[in-house]
Order: sequence, then structure tokens, then C-alpha cells
Amino acid sequence: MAREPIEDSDAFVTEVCWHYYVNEMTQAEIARMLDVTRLRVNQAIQRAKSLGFVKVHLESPFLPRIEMQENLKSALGLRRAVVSPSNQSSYDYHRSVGAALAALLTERLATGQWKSFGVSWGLTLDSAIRKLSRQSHPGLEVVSILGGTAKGSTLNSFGIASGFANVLGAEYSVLTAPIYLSEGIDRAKFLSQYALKDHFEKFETLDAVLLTCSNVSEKSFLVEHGLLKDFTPADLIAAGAIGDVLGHFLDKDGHSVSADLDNRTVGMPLEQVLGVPEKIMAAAGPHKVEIIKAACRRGLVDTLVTDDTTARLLLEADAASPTTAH
Amino acid sequence: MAREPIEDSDAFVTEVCWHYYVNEMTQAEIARMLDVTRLRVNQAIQRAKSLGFVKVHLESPFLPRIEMQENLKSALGLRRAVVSPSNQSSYDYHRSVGAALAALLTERLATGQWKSFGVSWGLTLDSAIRKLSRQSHPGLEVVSILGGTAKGSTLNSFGIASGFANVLGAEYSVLTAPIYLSEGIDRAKFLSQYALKDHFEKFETLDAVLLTCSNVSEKSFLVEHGLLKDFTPADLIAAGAIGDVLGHFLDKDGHSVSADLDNRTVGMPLEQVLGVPEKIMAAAGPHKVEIIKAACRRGLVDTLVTDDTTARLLLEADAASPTTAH
DNA sequence: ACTGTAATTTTCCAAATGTATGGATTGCAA
DNA sequence: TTGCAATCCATACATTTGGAAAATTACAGT
Repeated sequence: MAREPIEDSDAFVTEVCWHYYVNEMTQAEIARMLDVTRLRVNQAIQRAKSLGFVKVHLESPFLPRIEMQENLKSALGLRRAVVSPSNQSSYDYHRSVGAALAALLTERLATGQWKSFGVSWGLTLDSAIRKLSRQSHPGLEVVSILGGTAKGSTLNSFGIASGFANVLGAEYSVLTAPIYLSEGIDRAKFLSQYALKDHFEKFETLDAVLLTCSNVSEKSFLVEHGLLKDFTPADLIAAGAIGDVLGHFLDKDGHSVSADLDNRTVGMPLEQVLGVPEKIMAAAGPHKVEIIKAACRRGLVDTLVTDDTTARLLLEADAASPTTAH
Repeated sequence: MAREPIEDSDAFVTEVCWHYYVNEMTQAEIARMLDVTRLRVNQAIQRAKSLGFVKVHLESPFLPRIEMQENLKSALGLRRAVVSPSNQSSYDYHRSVGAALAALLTERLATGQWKSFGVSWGLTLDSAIRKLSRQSHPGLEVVSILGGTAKGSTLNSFGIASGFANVLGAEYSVLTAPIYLSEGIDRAKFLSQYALKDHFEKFETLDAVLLTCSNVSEKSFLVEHGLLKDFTPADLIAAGAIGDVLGHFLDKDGHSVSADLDNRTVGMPLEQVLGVPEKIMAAAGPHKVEIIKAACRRGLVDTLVTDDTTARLLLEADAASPTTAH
């Protein structure tokens, strides 16, 4: 080795960003003032952006899609729908929906008097965390409502709950268990463990849950990393599954296709979800259209956060199949 | 007249900003997608910025100046000091300090349990309002602690209090009176008016006040627009005045130079300010160094929000004059 | 002192952004 | 219809930004 990389301290990065965003200086000016190269300033700003140091935040983000939101509400029987504009050309589901969820969550935390809310996990929630501004909610508890997988630590059960809690200035409680129990483990016995029992009791008093969903495919994170050997995507599809919510694979009407798998799933039961006062689902992408509709039909969702691409598909599909209304 | 300017609706502006800031599309891409000219997109973004639609917000803005903050605290006997980096080349006092005050206020509102706080007026507070994100504090009341002037409506007493209340989601109460009473008006009688009496009583229970200050010069807003004919800047300077806090002109030690003028000032008395739990002064600029020091010496300040240019001058001046310590 | 390595700076270039200008277009009035 | 006035558009151009080479520097081991 030859030379240590000089680490741009957080203080330096913050100062650069302050000059850039607040004082609206150009990068070259800042470089001259602080006597560093422009490159360094440029990198500092980019690092700050990627680290989430700098949060941009639109004051009234949902004006443009109001009409679509209204249509979604009536089509899917929702209490509230949030549709964010997406970038059709380089389509990234998570970014836009994450930001919209962050804005919604901030609003709900400010006005609704939540004492605790449940979170599952996935890229969408991870993205929301990175869009949230730091807040302080001392009495609030973030409760993980789904077991985790071995891989993918940050967007796993643990990382998501603690991530929310950290940025919101809240407490958190994680579900220290795998999402699916291996064969041979007695579910009742496993769940009766001291720590788990306490945790499961918290599900009863949640003021809200943040749900996600996914379709059934090899690319799905859950299928790839979490699913048990005994269940293949093909099996599930054959049984009518079109996607999953909280690890439960559902058919078109939102009913579980495998009581067997349900029995091994460690997390909040869907029946219990139905009783939560605010059921917020954040999901987007053409491949999620069907499972979103299924989840709505089952009554698992009262607030849907999605993007306009997905919303359009949801409305089209809905208009095409008149059976939906029931 | 020939043609109406097509007004870019808020919805359009918001959508453009969402694509630009959240989806990180280029202006050209957005223009193509929405089928407008790039110029229009560019203008929409600029308008959004100037309207305060888009708020940028750094997560840990005060790391860089910690040392200076500590020095200020001990030099001026403060409980807390916030020093924001300023743009020395095109120096604008208000922008940077306004943003710093906005960040501090957001933090205090989240953690401190304020029921009401008082505000004076001026460009610095106006700038802070425009940096604040929309919040919701239903139980909070913003109380104007200083009468107004006829001119300069937005940064006047009324505009500042309602501006804070609006963005913070709070109530407000304004002081519907001129800052200085004309000669011949009986102060006691005037202040005993029904509406004013109620308002003055609110001063007793304020959890905090946001103060500003100014020096004595023809350029000072207060001197230019609010001051009575009977008092000229020259008179005040001759009497030892170096600036004003809440319309009271003070000397080096923070004592009023004109009991006569004090008697005509409509606002919170300085004696009463001393008893407020949090006394936050936001002020910057070389011309304010002396009055800031005077206000601190009088004990009118326990939290100072300023920029690094001013902080440096405050510390230099302080080191030069050993009398300060007392 | 020499050399190899790794990081930084310099330099350069392409893309994106901000701004100005002449000409086309539109709405209105005579 | 014509002329006027104001606006919008296409274009061009200067600045700023992002990123990627080539050149330089600092360090460690020989």
C-alpha cells in the first residue's frame, strides 16, 4: 500500500452542502473558498446525496395525480390513495413510491396519534427510510411484523424496523425469527418462546401497518432468498398464487393458496391485519398489479401508495374485468 | 392587451419538481415527457424554488462550526450557539441564518414542549419562514410581541406571525398596533384597550421568543420606516445607542438610551423578555456585532443564531476588549 | 536513492443547466 | 382584415456540472 485515502469528514461534506444548497454557491466557488479542488466538492455533494445527508422535499407533492387517486379509491374500495409521478423511461419502482410513502408517513405521524405501527420489509420500505427526514417521536414504537431472511441484511426485518425507528426518533421491536420455519419445528412451541410471545402481543394494539407485496417469480427477493426448498414458485403458481403479502401467497381473491405454508410463516396473520386501523400498502410496478388488486379485495389495504404507471394499469385492468367490483 | 400568460399551474410545477428531484430526471427528459419546452420546465423549477415549494434540508447542518459555537457560548455567556456557514463573496445575512433558525426551531418544536412562542419581525425571520417545512402543531400559538409599521407588509408584525403559524400548522395572535405611539396618545389608556390587554397577557406565559436586532443607521428598516419624527438616528447615537432590540434602542451595556421612546414603544418590555425560558436571537452581519454583544450582556439572549462571518467578529471584538467578561 | 503502488490533482470533455434574442404566434381592437 | 401588443417558441450561447482520462504526488519497501 502507498497512501491512505483522505476521508472527507462529515463536517466537510456538511459544510460543502450548506454552501451549495443554502447559500446557492457554485461548486467552483466553494472549492475556491475552502481551497480544495472542484472535484472534491463535487464528490462531497454526491456523497451527501447518496448518504441521505441532504433531503429534498416538496411541499405539496400530490396535486398532479388527484384524479387518478380518486379513481383508484372508488375502483379498489380504498380510504386513501397516493399516486406519485414516476419516471417511465428509466423505471425504478422504489424511488418514487418510497418518497411518496415517506411524505405520507410524515403527515400521518404528525396528525394521527399513533403509539405504534408495524412494518414488513423490502426495497420499497428501505427507500422510504432514506427519504424520511429525521424526526422525534419519543413515545412511538416501530414493530416488525414479519420474520427475516438470512441474506440482504439492510432491507431485512431487523434493518427496516431499526431504520425507521432511528430516523423517526422512536423505539423499535424486531421479530427475531426466520420468515419461514423449517419442517419439523413445532410452530406453537416455537412461537411460545418468551421473547416472541411478548412481541406477538404487540400486534394486537398496532395503530397502523406498512405493507408491501410481491409477485411470484424467480426474481422476487422473497422467492429467491427466503422460500423453503419444499415450495417452488411453480408449485405456488399451480395452486393459483399470484403473489405474496407478509409471506402468505394469495390467489386472485386474496385467499391463501397453501395453509401448509401459512402454518410455517412467522409474522402477523392476515386475519389480524384486517383489524388494524390503518393498513397502508406501498407497492408499484407492472408485475405487482394483480397482487395489489388481490390484497385490496381481501381488505388488507385501506391506503395504497403507488406510482402513476401502476395506477394506470390498476385502473385499466379493473375496467376490463367487471368481476372486480364485487 | 394581447395574450394571457399561460399560468403554469401548481400541479404542473409540482409534477415537474417531483420528476426532477425525486426521480432525478433531467430537465430535457421531463420536457419531452410532458411535451413542453425545456425552458418551461426550467422556469417551473425555478419558480418552485422561489415559491418555497421545494425545501432542501441538511440532516446534520451544524457539525462544521462546533468549535466556534463553543467559543461563542463561553464568550457571551450563552446556553446555546448556532453558527451557520456563510457565503463571504456575495454576502447575504439573512439566507444562511434564516435556514439555521428554521432548523433550530424545527428541532425545538419537536423536543421542547412549547405551548406558545413570541416573534418580532424583520427579514431574518421572514427568511426562516421560507426555509421551514410544513408542520403540524395544533396546540401551538405564535404570538407577535412587537407592534408593526405601515409599510413592508410581509415582513411586518402581522405577516411574520401568520407566516410562522401557517407553515407550522399553529394558531397565532397579532399585536394590532403601531410599534411606536404618536405623541399625545396616552400609553396606559391605549394599552388598556380590550383586544390589546388580552394579547399582552399572553406575554407572561411564552415558552420562547424569537428576537432580532439591528444597528442604528439610515439603512435600518426600523429607522427608515418606523421611527417617529421626533427621534433621529443622530439623536439616538448621541445618546449612546448602538442598535435596537424590539424597538428599544440600547447602549453598549444593553441599557435603554431613551426612557421617553421606550414609553411609546408598543411591544413586550425587555424586562419581561428576561423571564422567558428560551430567548433565541437570530442576527448576522458585521454591522450587528455590537448590538448583539449588548443584547447578550443585558441577558436578553440565551441562544444565538448567527453565521460564521459574524461569529468571527464577535469573538475578535470580544478578545480585544477584556471588559466584556463582566 | 530508486522503484512500484496507490491516491490525488490536473486537465479535459460531454452533458446539463441558465439565460438571452429574434421570429412566429396568438388574442384583441379598430 | 389588418395592425398592435404581448407571449411563446426555437435557437444559440455561456456557465455549471458530472465524469473520465492522464499526470503528478506521496508513501513504503528494497
